[in-house]
Amino acid sequence: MTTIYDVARKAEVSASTVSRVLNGHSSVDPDLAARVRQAVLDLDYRPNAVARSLRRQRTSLWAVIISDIGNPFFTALVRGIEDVAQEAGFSVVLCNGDEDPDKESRYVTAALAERMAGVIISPSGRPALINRLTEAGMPVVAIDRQPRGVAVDTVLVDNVHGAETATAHLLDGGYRRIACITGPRRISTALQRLRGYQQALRSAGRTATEELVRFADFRERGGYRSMVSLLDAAEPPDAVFVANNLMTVGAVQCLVDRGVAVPDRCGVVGFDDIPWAHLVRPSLSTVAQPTYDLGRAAASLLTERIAHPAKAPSTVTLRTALRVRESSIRARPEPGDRLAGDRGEPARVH
Amino acid sequence: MTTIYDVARKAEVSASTVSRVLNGHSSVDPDLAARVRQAVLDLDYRPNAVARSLRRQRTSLWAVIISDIGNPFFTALVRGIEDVAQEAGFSVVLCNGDEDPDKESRYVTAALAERMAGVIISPSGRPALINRLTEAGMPVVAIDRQPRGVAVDTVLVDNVHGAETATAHLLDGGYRRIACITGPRRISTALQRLRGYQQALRSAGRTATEELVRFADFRERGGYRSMVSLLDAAEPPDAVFVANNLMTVGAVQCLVDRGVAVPDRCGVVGFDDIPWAHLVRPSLSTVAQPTYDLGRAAASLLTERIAHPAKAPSTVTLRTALRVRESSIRARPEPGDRLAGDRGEPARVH
DNA sequence: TACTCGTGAGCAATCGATTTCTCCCCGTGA
DNA sequence: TCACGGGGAGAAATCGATTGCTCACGAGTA
Repeated sequence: MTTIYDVARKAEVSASTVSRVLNGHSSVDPDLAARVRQAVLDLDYRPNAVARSLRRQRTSLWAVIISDIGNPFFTALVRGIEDVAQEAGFSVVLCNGDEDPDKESRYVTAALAERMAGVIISPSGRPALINRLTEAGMPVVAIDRQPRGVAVDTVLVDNVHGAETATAHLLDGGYRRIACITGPRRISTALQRLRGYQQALRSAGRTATEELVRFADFRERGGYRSMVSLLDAAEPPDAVFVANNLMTVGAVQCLVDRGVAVPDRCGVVGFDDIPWAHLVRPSLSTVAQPTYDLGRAAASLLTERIAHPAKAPSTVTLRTALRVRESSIRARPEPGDRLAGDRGEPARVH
Repeated sequence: MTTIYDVARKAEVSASTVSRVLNGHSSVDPDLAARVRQAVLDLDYRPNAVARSLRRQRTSLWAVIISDIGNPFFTALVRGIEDVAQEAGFSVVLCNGDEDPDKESRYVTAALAERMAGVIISPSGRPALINRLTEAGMPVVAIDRQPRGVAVDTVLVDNVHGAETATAHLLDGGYRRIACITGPRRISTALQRLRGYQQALRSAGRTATEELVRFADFRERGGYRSMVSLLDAAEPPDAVFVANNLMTVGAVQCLVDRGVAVPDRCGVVGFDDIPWAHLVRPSLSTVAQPTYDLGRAAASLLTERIAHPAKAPSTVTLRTALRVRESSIRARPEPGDRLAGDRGEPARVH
């Protein structure tokens, strides 16, 4: 590996001069600069980022610790993050926390040990992790999930409102016994989406009963099992609001396996779009999130935080959009099910 | 940030001793060692990985540069890689090349500059990139795609055989005018899958005509456009073999939009499974790849390469499996289309 | 002419951990 | 008793880039 000293020798200058030419922090005689640049080309010299980081006490890498690399929602975020990072001169490395606090913790440790420039994380629960980062002075942005008890820049969507809209849409469609499959209690999005569901029921003058709520793991399998348990209950639901994309896939698979017709015998609305939602039959109604913009927003907050470490943390909340497709629109609503006051007007497909 | 000197001061020993206690390369008096360990705990000391890397001239990070983070195939690989890496004491950072040679090149540069321990890459074309890595002495494993003109450890699937099987299956099902949508010419998998398709046609005594072949971009949009172009041709195909998962989604979407019934008017087999293939209607027949094992194999090769840099490079090839679902099985084969000798026996679903 | 100031270049310190070198001490064998 | 060997600890060199400090030189000013 060629070092800055090799370049200095070849250009017949000192290493300091080479450094100054490459970083442009100070003016250098044009002749010397030209010689240095030529030597850099001749030797194909590339500065050792490790040595540079040690001396500068900072790196140009961001760690993005996402909860589940198998979930398209998180991979979509990354695009937005990358685009902003690149403009700001940072490289993004992705770490797969895998909804596993231990794995997540290992990557936090690595980000600290490698003295990365900043961390964007969708925390899978433990506030202690975020604290470890902030206490070490690491610039941090939380994305998708609100860390409890820690003041830190955060990018979220309006989960309560999104869930409320989805549930209200099912109510509008004439569904009467609407269940909710949500995520682990320790994760803010799971609770907020549950809350939105409950609020919609209450606004419609209905009680939100616990029998119709399931807490699962935000994975396909959890959605499947919860749906099994709902169908096996004494009074099965006639619709279900599922609080994330992978669980929606699991729930729908269960309905298919059990021969329960969607949307006629059971309506479905999911949270988070899935790719190819349009190819699935029946196509899935979902609460779509502005994933790319979420990523961009988080990256912008991080650049701000790095530039101004003492600034007060802020929270950015973006809006969701209900995408009505086939899974929540009954071809022939069952009239006996209707209550007075229900209009049952068809939701617009957009 | 606490350093090794803080620990040394607190434990009243030299920094060398602290280092020896933490790394265990040399024996240390048990009393001193205990004092050091206590000081490490008290101060919550974590070694600076940057300084360590500089001194040791190696890091414990692997860069995994994948072609498209939006493609579930690549994210599935990562799981396998991570599991092996962790056992071997490495952390994996993921870089999204995004099928963009410039982006890919930037990440290669970063991996070199950061002196990472090794690189696993699915190269999107330019052999020069791989050369830059190997010439710098960086341990490299290519995954999924065969780099041209470079001797490097490689993990592949039997693309030719997989494509041949898929095409033969369509022929068996009575399809007669089978098209192929493949990827960019610069990518080995695109060419190999095309070759498999052509071989199957020839084995069946048919000629592989160029009119029925399209080269696209391995993305959904490319699949859609190619399908449009095939349907608009003078003699449209009655089946199509699509050489990757995202393009299959695009092609099927096009067929849906055009009202072409799958599988009756057009059979479809894709390469690469997609998640939720079972939920898509009609469900998609695919050539499935052992993604997790591909990842594990690549990671194993990389650990070997790091341990023995001079070893001759090897290539591991894993087998694909045809998963027959609905999109390639005609309910009522059109009898007029049949040729003598066709048995048309139903393929087994597994 | 003498002094000041600014520019530009090199020397050397620095970042924090690892590792080689050196030295001391103690035990053992001649 | 003395020489030798080995274990263990600290001092110092090292990794490669950056940067504060110093110095030389030339231009400008009194």
